Amino acid sequence: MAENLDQHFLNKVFEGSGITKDELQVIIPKYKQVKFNKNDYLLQEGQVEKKYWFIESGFIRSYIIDTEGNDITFNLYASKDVVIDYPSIFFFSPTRENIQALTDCVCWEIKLEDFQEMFGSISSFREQQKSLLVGSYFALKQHSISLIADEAKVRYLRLLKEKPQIVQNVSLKHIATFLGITDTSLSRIRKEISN
Amino acid sequence: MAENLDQHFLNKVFEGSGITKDELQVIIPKYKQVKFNKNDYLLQEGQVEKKYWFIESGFIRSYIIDTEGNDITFNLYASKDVVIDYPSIFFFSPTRENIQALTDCVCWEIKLEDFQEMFGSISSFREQQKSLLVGSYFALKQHSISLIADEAKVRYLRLLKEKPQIVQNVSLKHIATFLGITDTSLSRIRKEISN
DNA sequence: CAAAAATCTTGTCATAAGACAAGAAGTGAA
DNA sequence: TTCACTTCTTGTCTTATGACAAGATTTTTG
Repeated sequence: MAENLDQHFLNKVFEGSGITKDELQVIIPKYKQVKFNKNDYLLQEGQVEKKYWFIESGFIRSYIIDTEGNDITFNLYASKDVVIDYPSIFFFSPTRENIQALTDCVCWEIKLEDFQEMFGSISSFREQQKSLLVGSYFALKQHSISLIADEAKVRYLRLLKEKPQIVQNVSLKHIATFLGITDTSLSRIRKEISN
Repeated sequence: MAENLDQHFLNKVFEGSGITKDELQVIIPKYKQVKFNKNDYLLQEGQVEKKYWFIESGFIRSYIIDTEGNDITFNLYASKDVVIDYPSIFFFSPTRENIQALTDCVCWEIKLEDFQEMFGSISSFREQQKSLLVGSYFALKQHSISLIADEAKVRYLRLLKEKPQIVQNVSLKHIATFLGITDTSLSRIRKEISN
C-alpha cells in the first residue's frame, strides 16, 4: 500500500520511537487530518472533548478570560505540539479554556478511545506518547515556576530559545500575557535585547 | 463490625457522595493510615509514586529547587486535601517535586491499583474522586492564572479566604514563594491589611 | 534554662514593570 | 488606493516589589 503523502508528517512524528512498520499500519489510520482556519475554535469553555490533536502546521493558543475580564493566554502551541485538555481526557470534565487557531492550521486528530486502546496494547506507542505528554506537562509546570522565580526578560529569552517559531509568528499581546507581562513591557524587553 | 474510630475521618470524607454503606465496606479497607513526622518526605524528586494520600490532619508542601537554587513552594496542602503527583499517576513518570510534611501529619494512603480498580467499578466513588481531583487540578490552574493576572495582595487575600488554616499554620517564607513574592513583601502586605 | 537558630518585621533605597497616551507601522478590506 | 483596524513602539510618570540589612520575636535544641 503506497504511503499517503499527507501522512508523511505522522510518519516523522513516530519515527525513531521503536514503533515497527506493522504497528504504524495500525496507528496511523486512527489519525484523521483536520484543517482549521485562522480564528476557528478547537475547543471552547464548557465543552468536554473526547479527542486531541497533533499540530502539523500553524499556531494555536489556549486562553481564559479571568474574573476581571482579562484575556490571558495560557499556552501557545506550534508544529509537533500536542493539544490536549487534561480534565477532559482523564476526568471527562468540561474544559475551562478556549483553544483557538491563531493561523490556518493542519492538525491530526485522534479519538480518546483509540488513543487509550493503543496506549494499552502497543508498548512502543505508549512510550512515545508518554514522553510526549509528560514533556508537555512539565513544560507548563516549568513555565509556572518561571513566573515565580524569573524576571520577565529571562522568561522571554527562554521562550525565544525553546520555541522561536512562536516568538516569530504570534502577536506580542498573546506572548505578553503568556509571559505574565504587558505588551508594552515586552516591546521594551525586545528592544533592550536587540541592543 | 464496629466502625474503627480511626476511620471516622474517612467516613466523613465519603459522606454525602451517594456512596452506600456496602460500598464503604469495600472502599475504606483500601485506605491505610500513615503518620508522618514534621520534615518527613512523602515523596522526593526522581521517585515514581504508586500511591496517593488524603490528609486527615497536619500540613504538607510540595516544592522544587529551581536552576538558581531557589526553593519554591509549588503547592500547600491541609486537612481533607488530596496529595497526588499526576505524572506518577498517569504516566508512571518520576516526579520532579519534593513533598514534605511541615508538621506531624495523619494521612490515609491508597495504592494506585486499588484506586483504579474502584474508580472503574464503583460509580459513586468515581464521581466523588473525580470532583476531588478536578477540584485540585483547577485550584492549581487558577493559582497559576492569578500569578499572571493579580497583584500579590489579591493573591494573598484569595489564599486567606480559601485556605485560612494554611495562612495560620505555614511559615511566611513558604507562603511567600507559593504566592510568588518574597517574605519581606508578604510581611508588608500583611501589615497593610491589618490596618 | 540558656544559647542558637529560625522566623518575622521594619527601614532605606533601587528597579522592574504597569498605566496611560500618542504616534508609527503594518494589515486588510471596500 | 484609501480608510479603518490592529499591532507595535516609545515617552513620561507611578507603583509594586525586590535587595539588603538590622532588630525583634519565636522556636528549637543541647
